[in-house]
Amino acid sequence: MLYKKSRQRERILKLLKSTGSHPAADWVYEKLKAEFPNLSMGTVYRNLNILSEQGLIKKIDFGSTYDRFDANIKPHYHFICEICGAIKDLDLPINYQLEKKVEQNTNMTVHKHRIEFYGICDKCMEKLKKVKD
Amino acid sequence: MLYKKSRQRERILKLLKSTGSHPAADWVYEKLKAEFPNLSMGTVYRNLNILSEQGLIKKIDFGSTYDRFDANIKPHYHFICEICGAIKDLDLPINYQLEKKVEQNTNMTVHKHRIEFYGICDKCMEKLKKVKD
DNA sequence: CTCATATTAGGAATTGTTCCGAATATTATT
DNA sequence: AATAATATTCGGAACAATTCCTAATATGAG
Repeated sequence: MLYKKSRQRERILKLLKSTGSHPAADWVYEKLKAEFPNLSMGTVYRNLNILSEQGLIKKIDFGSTYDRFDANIKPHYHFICEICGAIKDLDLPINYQLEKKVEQNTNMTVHKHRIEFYGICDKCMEKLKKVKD
Repeated sequence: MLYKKSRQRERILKLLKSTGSHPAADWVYEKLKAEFPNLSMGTVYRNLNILSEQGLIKKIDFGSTYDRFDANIKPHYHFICEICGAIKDLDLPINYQLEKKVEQNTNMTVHKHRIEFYGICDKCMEKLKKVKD
């Protein structure tokens, strides 16, 4: 898809660059409503996604849109397959040193952390190899 | 709140323990519909949240329900305040070693990873201290 | 200037989740 | 075993974030 420029998209990008607050779509909408009285949420969402696709901004997308539940309640990290969406538990040791590092570098108190690795799982990799043949 | 036991909740827990697939509510509903013909999604959600509150399962909650957008496109980790919800960029170095470790321990190909630290930000900590006085 | 097409506003539709109310199940007490 | 108190259930309505649809408008290339 070829993108033409649009005033709305340019303003959204500029606005995002001016803040470090990781806003949601709705904040962007509120901020620009005065400037574009007819602005619609559809426009905001579409442009945020386009900017993100262009690599000009990052969407902190929480992966899937629905909550996932896990009966494994001991702390562990996750691997998420970018193709099939499977979530696997990893048994890497939990690195509590990281939390200390953050506390040393900032004024924050850290209670916990989570790590997710993204990539391609073994099954999907197999399938990809077969396709190439 | 005092919990009474319920057949539905017990089955949901047992089902979750039997799988490592981190299912969503909807999968649980499908699996148990045959056994409880009148099962409703409300029941599934309520019980998943109760079990999670009881610490019997974990909800992989993606924090907030809406997407957040960030114009800082160079790789970085996040700190999320559990009280005010603020998201702050950290400037810890990115630890690519972690990705290698996962690849060594599994059959997965890793493309990227993300880390989020949860805790209390400096501003909220100040407020808490004032309340104690 | 013209044409092809990307973008817009506005609202409807979708999706994941929660909420509500009346009926039922569970538990403690008699 | 009967009673009372209250947690739980179903079913559907409500909700909130996001996407989709359509006709009108803006943009850019030739």
